[in-house]
Amino acid sequence: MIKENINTNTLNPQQESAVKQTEGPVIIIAGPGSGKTRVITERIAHLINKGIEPQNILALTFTNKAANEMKKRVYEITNTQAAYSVWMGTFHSIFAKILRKEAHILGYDSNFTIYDNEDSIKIIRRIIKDRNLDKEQYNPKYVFSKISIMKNQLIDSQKYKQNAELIKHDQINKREKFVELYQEYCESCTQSNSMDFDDLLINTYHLLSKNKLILTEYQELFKYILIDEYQDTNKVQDAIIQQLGEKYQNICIVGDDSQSIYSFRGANINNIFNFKSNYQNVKEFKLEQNYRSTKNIVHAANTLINFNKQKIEKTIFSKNENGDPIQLIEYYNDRNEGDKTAEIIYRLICHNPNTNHQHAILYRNNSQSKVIEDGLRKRRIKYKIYGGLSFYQRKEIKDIMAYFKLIVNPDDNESLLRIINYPVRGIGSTTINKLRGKANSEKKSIWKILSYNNLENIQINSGTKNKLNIFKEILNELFKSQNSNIFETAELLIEKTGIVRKLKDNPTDENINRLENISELFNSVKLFSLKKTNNSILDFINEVSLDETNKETSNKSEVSLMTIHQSKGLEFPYVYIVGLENGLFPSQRSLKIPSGVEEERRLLYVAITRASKKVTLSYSLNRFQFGTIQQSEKSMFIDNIEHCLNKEIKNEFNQQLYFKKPRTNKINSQTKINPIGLRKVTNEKYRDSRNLQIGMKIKHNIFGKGSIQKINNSDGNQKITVIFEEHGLKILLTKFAKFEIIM
DNA sequence: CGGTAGAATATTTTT
DNA sequence: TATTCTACCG
Repeated sequence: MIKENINTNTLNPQQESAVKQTEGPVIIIAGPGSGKTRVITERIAHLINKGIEPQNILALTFTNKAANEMKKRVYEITNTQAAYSVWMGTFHSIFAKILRKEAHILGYDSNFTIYDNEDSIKIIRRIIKDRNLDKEQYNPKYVFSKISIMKNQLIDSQKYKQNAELIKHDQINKREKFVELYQEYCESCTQSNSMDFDDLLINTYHLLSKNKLILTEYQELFKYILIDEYQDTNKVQDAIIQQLGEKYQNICIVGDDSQSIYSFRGANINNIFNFKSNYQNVKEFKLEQNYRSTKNIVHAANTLINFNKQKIEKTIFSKNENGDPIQLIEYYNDRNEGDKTAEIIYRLICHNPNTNHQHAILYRNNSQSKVIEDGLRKRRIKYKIYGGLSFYQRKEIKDIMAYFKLIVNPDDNESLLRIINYPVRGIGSTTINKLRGKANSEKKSIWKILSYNNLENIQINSGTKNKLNIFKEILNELFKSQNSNIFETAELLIEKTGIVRKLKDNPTDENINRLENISELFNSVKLFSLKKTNNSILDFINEVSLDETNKETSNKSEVSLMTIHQSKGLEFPYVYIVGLENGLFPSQRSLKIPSGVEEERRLLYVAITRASKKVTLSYSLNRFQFGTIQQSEKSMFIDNIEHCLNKEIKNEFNQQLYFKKPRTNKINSQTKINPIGLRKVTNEKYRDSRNLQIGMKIKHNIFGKGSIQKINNSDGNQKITVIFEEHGLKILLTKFAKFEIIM
């Protein structure tokens, strides 16, 4: 991966005036490869050099990674440590910081938990299940994304109820309960003293709109505001910027409407279109020179994007050489496509060893990577896949993080439910539902029910109460240690819960992998604990919840594989865009949404403009998808740029590839089945009521006839050792085994 | 309560 | 195909 690289040391006239125009509202339309990052960092540096206090500057970015890189660059330009005092980060991380400080005003405790999407969907799934609603009409993922979109448009459940159009729409679609789910979900979050990602935005909005004093305080603090990637902001984000910038109007937005590709998560391209009419005396700057790509690439990109009706007029141009034309290749099927793409790269790498990193293969869907990987692996080409599950989204990591979250905020029901029976301690769904019911009816958190009520008014048998008490004791010990060093707390956690021990006891490949991940987590906890300041558990959770900085950039030379969304902001000499087929790119779903195709076209625009030297496009006539082979036709976008292309057809039927079974790179991921008699023992007391005696003859439903040799009641779970006539010696748990006494 | 088999389902993704 | 969820049985 090569970072944006500007050829000249001086700014061009447009760039320079964009940097120098520090006062008043400014819009910078920055085409691909136009030196956008440079302009932003120079601008911040310029403000600091002019004497503006760094802490009076707010700079919002799309990712934390971008923020960190920019901080470093500003530091390098200004050469003063003060550069790090600039408020630079994502909307979410900056606002979380503010909300922790002001939480009490909104009725939260400052130790509130931040829920990620997985948490949110789990909560919604539970609500839907409690209400016994039809899964067809109420798909948890769908409900969540709709709630998210509503929140981002500042439509809360009350406003939703009053909106006749929305209600009518739900009735037509038989989703009239949606608004209730919406409300219950929000209540559930507040009840848990938790915010989801959207809440971080809307709560900031409410904080500022309901409190004049606070609004003024932050308006005074953030005298200069700068926002990157404005085309991908949503309505709340736009509204907050208006609130904060109202007084001084020193708002500088940077973006490119042609690169708006996140509408599916609420981004509103109109924010950038309407900026000029929302403010007075807006100074507009267009960065139209592309320093990155060849003339041919820029021309193709321009040709393509001109098919979109909705856009800000601009002429992107390049002064670089013409370069190669855009290559288009037709393949017989997706396996051929993957294989031959790898072949093309292989040939180039043979000529120029260690240039893997100059190549990137971009696709629409993650699932497309598999066939490409096969082709690369076959030729032993080193590659790296971006995306997939991030470290902190792994189950075992989230489980441990749930303990941490609970230590800081015991009211966090979601985290409690996640680990109340992890590791398995015999607390099942019946008990959990009883606790949840009680918590709901008393409007208290589950932890409060567990700790204050002492389980007196709940119908739970004494065995289960014991188990709950064990759980309570573990947590209470962890609470006591919460002010000590986070690493010590982590060690205590492992010791008390036995998480690691249980994994070690059952060392399947999967569990070994989990143990490795846990030890990696412990490494970062250890490192974190060595920090001098801000090294509390809450700080750690904060960093993990909002920071995906764990995407290691290796210095090995590897071919990059990623979705186009992930390629945003990156640059590579050679870019291969695969799977240009209708229904895949543009996606099936986009065809049904108005303006959906325009967004897909912008997506291809982003993909093409990642390349500096050469773009290779390809499509397949047949594609293996969802377990079947489907015929496909070339993408409509290919027609858009017809005359920019150099076409090639490689669609011969390659039998060898066609019939080859796809390789899976998973090693024995199935969990091993425990042989009968070695089942894990729960600590609930159980004894067969039939008064078993040594020497009794029994008949088992599977093993047949046998006689009892030994009876063991020692750990509460009655076990019997039996010699069967046909099957030999077995140890059975009488709780589970099906048998009758015959003598 | 816990594990397993078999059914259901299937963009893009950062926070 | 691959993953995730549910229902069932010991």
